[in-house]
Amino acid sequence: MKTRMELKKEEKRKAILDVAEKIIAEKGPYIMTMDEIAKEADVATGTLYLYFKNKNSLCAAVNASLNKEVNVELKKSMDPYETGSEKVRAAGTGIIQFVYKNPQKWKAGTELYQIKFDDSEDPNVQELIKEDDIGIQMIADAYRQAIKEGDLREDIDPIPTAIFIKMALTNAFTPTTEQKLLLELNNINMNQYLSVARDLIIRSTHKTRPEDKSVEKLD
Amino acid sequence: MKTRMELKKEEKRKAILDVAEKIIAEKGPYIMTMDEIAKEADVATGTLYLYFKNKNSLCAAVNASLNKEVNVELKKSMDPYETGSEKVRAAGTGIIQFVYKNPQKWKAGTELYQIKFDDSEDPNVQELIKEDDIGIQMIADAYRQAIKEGDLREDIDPIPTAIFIKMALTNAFTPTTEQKLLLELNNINMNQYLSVARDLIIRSTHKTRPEDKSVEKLD
Amino acid sequence: MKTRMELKKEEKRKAILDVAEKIIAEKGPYIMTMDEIAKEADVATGTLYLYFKNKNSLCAAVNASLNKEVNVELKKSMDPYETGSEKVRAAGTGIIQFVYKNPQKWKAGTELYQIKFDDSEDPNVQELIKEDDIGIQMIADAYRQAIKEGDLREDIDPIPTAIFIKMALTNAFTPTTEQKLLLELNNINMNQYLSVARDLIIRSTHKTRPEDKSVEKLD
Amino acid sequence: MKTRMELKKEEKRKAILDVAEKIIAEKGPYIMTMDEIAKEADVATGTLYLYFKNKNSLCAAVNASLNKEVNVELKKSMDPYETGSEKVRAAGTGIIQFVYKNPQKWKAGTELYQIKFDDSEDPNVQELIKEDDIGIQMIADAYRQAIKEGDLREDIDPIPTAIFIKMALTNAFTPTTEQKLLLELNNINMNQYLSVARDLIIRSTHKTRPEDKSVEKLD
DNA sequence: AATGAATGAGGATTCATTCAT
DNA sequence: CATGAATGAATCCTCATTCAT
Repeated sequence: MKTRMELKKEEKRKAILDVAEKIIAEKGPYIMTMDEIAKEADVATGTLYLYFKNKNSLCAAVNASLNKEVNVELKKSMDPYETGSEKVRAAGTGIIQFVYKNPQKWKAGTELYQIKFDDSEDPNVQELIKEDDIGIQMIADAYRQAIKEGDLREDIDPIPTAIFIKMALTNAFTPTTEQKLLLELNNINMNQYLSVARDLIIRSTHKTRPEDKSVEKLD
Repeated sequence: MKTRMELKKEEKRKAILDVAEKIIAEKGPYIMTMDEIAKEADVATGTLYLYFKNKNSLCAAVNASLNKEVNVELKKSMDPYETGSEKVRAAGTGIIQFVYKNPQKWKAGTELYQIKFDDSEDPNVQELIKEDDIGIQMIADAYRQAIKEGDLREDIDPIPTAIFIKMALTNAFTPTTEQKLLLELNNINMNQYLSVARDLIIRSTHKTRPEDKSVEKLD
Repeated sequence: MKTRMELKKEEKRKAILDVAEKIIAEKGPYIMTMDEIAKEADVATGTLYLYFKNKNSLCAAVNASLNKEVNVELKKSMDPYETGSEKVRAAGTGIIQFVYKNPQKWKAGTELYQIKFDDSEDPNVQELIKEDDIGIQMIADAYRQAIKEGDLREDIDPIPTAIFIKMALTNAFTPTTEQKLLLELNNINMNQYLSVARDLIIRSTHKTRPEDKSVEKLD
Repeated sequence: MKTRMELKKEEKRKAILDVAEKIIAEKGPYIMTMDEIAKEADVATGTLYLYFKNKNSLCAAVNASLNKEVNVELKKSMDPYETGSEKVRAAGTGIIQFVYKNPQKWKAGTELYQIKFDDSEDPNVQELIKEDDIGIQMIADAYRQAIKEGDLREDIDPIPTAIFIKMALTNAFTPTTEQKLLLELNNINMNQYLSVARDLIIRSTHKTRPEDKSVEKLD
């Protein structure tokens, strides 16, 4: 059991991460400054360095935390189902729901794609990779099961498919400024675009055309 | 007709863009410095500002130029074909070929997603958007034709589909550090991943399962 | 007699000075750039350096030219009068009229007080001093005559008085931003201020109280 | 009560201002660089920006501080006197004394006239205006009292008169390079000039000719 | 553990001046 | 004479990180 002290530490760390996540979502990790985080988190600048060895590591921690939350949601969505096919669909739905419930978190997640996490000694980077892999494995497992159950094409390679699909979802749900301009230019609203994207992603792995009704309407 | 002077200016502008593109591909636009560009392009720092009003605009120009090159390749790939379905396939193949022939350019393109091009007065930003849209329209046109010819599902919305597909291709072909680590972790090599990605993208819009043979082998 | 060529040179020099004067009046000599002058004067940057050896010298030339114009006006105002006292008054009136007719020139003149003209080798600096002195001597002569004629206090030292009065006029007629704010803060309009200033300046040298009517109303 | 830390901060701020004031007096605010201030004040460049948001604001702070010091001296000079007329005279004497005791400060004050303090949000600019107004009000009050007591012409408008007189004093006591050259050219030494200037200023507002003895000899 | 003042290298941008054409 | 592209030193300001208290 953790001492009160340790709990407090944990809480402060969490508070810092929350603030950083918010700022990253707002303006991206490059523009975010350490002073800004400190001020909003109501701690001294130096304190940040008691919890994170540098800015890059802090960003890795934010990213890891986001991945963990997505994984929890993913698990919650998939667990109730039995068949692989259902689990696959539930995975997509789970992520979509996560995006809709936590747009800021999702935005932060994509903004963080800019950062190179190459310090493989850093525990936060390791944590990030670990969580990332957990999510991928959950999806890949569902694919494997679905293939075995004959509901998905046999030639699907579970891991790279999971990686690609997760990436596609991630990027579909937080379009870049450029993409937004293109959509505007062509008079397409965001929901229309997202609906198309979801559809395409689902189709890409399924054997038969999915019933559109099986995925709930976006807001 | 252009004077010798103007030609020379054009060349120098191109030289600067080439250097910038290379550096962006290597380390991303944020880490790239103006002094670095100047030194590698063998001009004075101030000279850069004769050709580009600021760093952001220079990046927009690099991006616009990349888009233009992709569009040229895209057109070259699609033009020989008659049917929409063939054109759609050719579009994918064209982009894939571009990526394989110009990995640096492709890398630069994805790194540039980090930058916010929000100065809509900037001619380079306008050019960027314009080229972006040209590419999207080419692909969307192919979709429209294929739908009319009955080779693609009728419920496909050409523009958002084109936007999504282009994004998916872009991101598939330049995986983030994180994605690379995940692939490594799971003993999957890059070509395997790319092949899967291409496959999924193609499937997402097609009515029937495409013959795998119809797409030439990667590298 | 000057050749056509020389005339043209003279004209171009004048054109450059006019542009510089305008810009100096608008934003001061420090903010004015050589490129700006060249562009507005419709010549190449390098051309400026055919006429003026550097920016400082160009500013000196503008200043000299302004002084010369003031001197012409001063002479025109004073010449018609016979007595020293009248000439003194006419000097003040002359300057005031110059200010009202050429606010831009006057503004430029005060902005130029910021610059240190310490290159005594520079012909334009020499010209500037010369013209400055001509003006001072005209006013000082009038003081001398007025004293001799018993209309001004005998203890007035003509040269320093002339210098001081000219400075006081100069500064009174182009208040600094700070002074303007103070006037605003105290609900005093500019004309009211200028009227007071003129009054004080006149009183400072006169034996008897001047009739206010003797100086024409400010617009 | 202020903590030790706050006191120290106050001192460092003062130290920076002192250095800046000295450099401004020596070469003017435009030529002064932030790095120069930092080096002479023995702090890092970045430290300057902990105390002042930018160079313009730092200059405003120097100016405000100078105004405050002048006001203190002004008050000390005027307070001992009872009548308005005496106070008016004391104001002039006070300023003159300030100039003689603090030539560097005075010089800095006039050099700062070059700068446009137009950021009215800046607290230092606000402070500057406030102090400026305090000084003007002190002098204007003395004028009002003197008029009421019948010692000054009734038609004197206190505020604009105070503004003009303060300006005239300021400029008289820090002649421009140009004025110095003119004085030299005419073999007039600085003290002679200043004495004349002071005399003229006093005369400009007084009903009767002032006894020359009433103002103490300069240095 | 916590603070927050201090650091200083580094980056974008400007602009007077030059010089090849 | 005229051009205007090119120069590059100089300047302001930022911000991740450190360290004395």
